[in-house]
Amino acid sequence: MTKFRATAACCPPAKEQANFRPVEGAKADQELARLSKALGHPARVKILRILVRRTTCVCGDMVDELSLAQSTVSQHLKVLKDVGLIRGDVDGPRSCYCVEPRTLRRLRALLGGV
Amino acid sequence: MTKFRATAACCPPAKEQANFRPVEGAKADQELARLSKALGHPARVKILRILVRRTTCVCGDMVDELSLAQSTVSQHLKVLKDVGLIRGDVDGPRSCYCVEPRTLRRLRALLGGV
DNA sequence: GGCAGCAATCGTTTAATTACGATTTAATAC
DNA sequence: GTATTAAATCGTAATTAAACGATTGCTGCC
Repeated sequence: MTKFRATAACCPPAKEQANFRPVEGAKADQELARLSKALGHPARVKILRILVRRTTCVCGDMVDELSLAQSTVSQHLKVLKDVGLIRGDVDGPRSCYCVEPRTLRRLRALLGGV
Repeated sequence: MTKFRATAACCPPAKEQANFRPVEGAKADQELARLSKALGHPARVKILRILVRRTTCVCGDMVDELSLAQSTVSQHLKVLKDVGLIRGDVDGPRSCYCVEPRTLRRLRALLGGV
């Protein structure tokens, strides 16, 4: 069972700001491919979905939700984090993750620009 | 240079029809992951973009646009075709590809449902 | 200080992707 | 018929991804 409780909400609301980067061209292709690839695994889709659903940040009890080893989940989290789709803050002894809504929006915009 | 000309437009306009499959749940995760993965390479993003841009179908002269070997391009086309993002009709000696707008819309819907 | 819990990292194995050249298949042109 | 062109498929090498168990690194409790 969990022994350490979350002490504070991580993930302060990101400042809204428009994104003016282009949605087509070689750079955009790279970017869209990179983001898509990160979503290219059902476990990572599920992780993202879980994080979007809760306003408060969820910690690594995602291991319970996904039936995967802890190290594997950690690896998937890293993939999502590396492309900026999620953010992770250390909150005491646990790690606390949350979506990065701006990146998700960016992905939608890029897909819209195809 | 090209010797064989396209004789007819392939890709008849697909019949519009709403898609009522769910945008969340395990099945949707699989589906979104599958489609995202197919888009997870810049060459395939570019292919899709090229096909979306032209109303008339383009054939394998994509080999010229992408700087990749013919066999590699053919492989990428297959990946996109396998997930239903594009369609390929044989048109005389050449192959003619086009987007499958329904699948693209489905991808956008799935991403919207995250 | 030492102990316990959570999560990242390491090391390894297996599987899938990517890329290419070479070959095969299919269709037109002569 | 044969030659030519387009594109798929085959075979292969190199890279990357996915999964796990084991280890390490922190943090907070006693």
